[in-house]
Formats: sequence, C-alpha cells, structure tokens
Amino acid sequence: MSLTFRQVRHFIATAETGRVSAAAAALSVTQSAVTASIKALEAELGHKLFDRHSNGVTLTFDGREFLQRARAIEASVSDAIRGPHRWGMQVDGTVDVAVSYTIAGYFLPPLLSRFWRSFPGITVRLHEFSRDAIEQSLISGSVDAAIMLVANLHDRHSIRSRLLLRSPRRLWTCVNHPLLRKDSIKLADLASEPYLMLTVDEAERSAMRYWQHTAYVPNVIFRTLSVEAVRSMVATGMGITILSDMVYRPWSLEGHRIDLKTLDDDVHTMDVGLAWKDKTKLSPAARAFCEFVAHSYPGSEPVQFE
DNA sequence: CAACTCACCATGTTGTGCGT
DNA sequence: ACGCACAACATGGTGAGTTG
Repeated sequence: MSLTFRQVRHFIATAETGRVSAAAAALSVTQSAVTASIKALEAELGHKLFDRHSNGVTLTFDGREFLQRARAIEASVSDAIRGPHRWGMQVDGTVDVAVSYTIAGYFLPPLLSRFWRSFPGITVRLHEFSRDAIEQSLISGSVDAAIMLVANLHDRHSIRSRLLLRSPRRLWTCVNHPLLRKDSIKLADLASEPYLMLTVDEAERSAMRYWQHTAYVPNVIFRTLSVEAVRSMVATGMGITILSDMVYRPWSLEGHRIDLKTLDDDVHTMDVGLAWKDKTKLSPAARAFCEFVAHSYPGSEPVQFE
C-alpha cells in the first residue's frame, strides 16, 4: 500500500484540530476512519506521527516535519485541480509586488515559483519594505500589490486585503524544557521565563497584543531582528519565545533541536494577506498575479479584482 | 472484443473496550 | 464522560478470468 491523498487530508485535519474525533467531524467521516488513515500513514512512513493522550493527540517531532510536507502536497494538489481552468491564458507585463521580511523568507518562494511556471510572460519585481512603507507604496501606486502580515494593517480605508493564511503561534523551547512536561501551558506560566523577543515585521507589537490581555508581561532578555538568532538561543536553552508555525524550523543553524508546544491561551494567529489599493484598476499582469495568489489560498471570501 | 462474474482491496460504518 | 483503538462487517472500485 502507498500513501494516499485521503490519508494526507485526514492527517492535516487531525494535526490542525488536535483531536481525531474533531478531524473526523470536520471531514464528515467517522473517528475510526481517521484513526485507520493515520495508522496506515504511520505504518507507511515508518514513524509515529502523533502522541495519543486522553484529551486528544499531539504531533510528534516526525509528525511536525511531515505536516509541512503534507501541507505542500495539499497545496500542490489544489493548485493542480484549479490551474487548468484559468491559468492557461497568455498575459505579459510587469507587476511590482511589495513584501515584508517574513513573507520574503518564509512564504513567497514556493508561491512565486508556481506563478512563474503559470505566467512565464509576466515579470515580477519584488520590493522588501516595512509594513508602513508597504502601505505608502500601495497608496502612491509605486507597487501594484503586496503580500504582508495584515493584522497590523493601518490604512484599511484605502487598502483592501484578502486573508491568505492563518499561521498558529506556539511556544518554542529547547528539548527537555521543564515546561514541556506540563499538560497545559498558559502565558502566565511563561511570564517568569527568559523571553527572546523577535522584533522584525512588528513581531513585538503583535506579541504584545496577546500579552496585553493578561496581567503579565514577558521577561524579555534580548530583542533581535534575526529569526536565526532567536532559533539558536531557544535551541541552546537561553530562553523561550512564541512565534508562528510559518517561521518554525525544527533545527537551529548549529544543529540543535527546537520543540513546540501549543498554548492554552488565545494567542492570535499570524495572518498573511494579499493587499492592494482600493478603487484602482489593476494592470492585466497585476490582476493575474492577485487572482493567482488569491486562488492559491482558497477558503475565505471570494474577491473580485478591478 | 465487449459484457459479465468474481475475488480482492481500500475505505467506510457500527459497536465495543480501554485508559484517563 | 470523553477520546482513541480495534474487531466485524458493508460497500464500491478494480483487475483478472470467462463467456458468447
């Protein structure tokens, strides 16, 4: 027997809900069907993907690794299914796209690769800016569109956005960190821990949005623009942090492992979105780019580009 | 060569047991 | 009570073999 797309869908649903029964309900199948899929998948891969608990399941290290691949499989299949209806058309031109640092490093490359294959006649000029510079560029018309973290979008009157991806934020620790032995972890449990604060792309502002809902503040021992610095310091046990799954990688540059834990508090997701200036007629190339990006991440509301 | 039969397999459900 | 695992059984698709 070989891996099937059905097993991948069951696995992703289980990973995202944290419960086999919830995944089954979401997929409109029974819990047993999902259990069987995951067991078959584990047998096929030769690795345990979930740790089973009385209140659900959690991804193992191998499970987290496979989740990233499973999401790529799902996106690729979705892309293949949608593609032939729309993307065969010939469009030429240039599109200027602004992106933030996190998007450029962790979101854009695979998307751009697929776009280039679909629209070889379109040249994409990329510009990496801060959030406020992206907004100014959109309003001034110096860029056609942007892919950015939309939670902190300031000018929602002049700039329209379309949510593409919600990436959950979780606790990062070194392996064998005492916090990992706790059944449930809240922000209150982290307040006394040395905290590594990423500052790039307004990450600190985003972090403080969920800390503000508690009576605690993080014990920040180091602020940095470097995700790799945070990764290395977490991996060596210097501190903890909370960052999104999108930027998570299981190893630091030095080869030390980083563990993940879901928090019990309501920590906002990191929301990636497509943004463009309202009431602006997009060029054919810009419109093709926006439609391609929006269609690559279905799920939320349909959107019409002018 | 098309139509039919049958065995096999993947995938599903129901019912139930077990652990927390 | 809740959630996962497993056994037994049902269903539908597929491929091999048979028949006219």
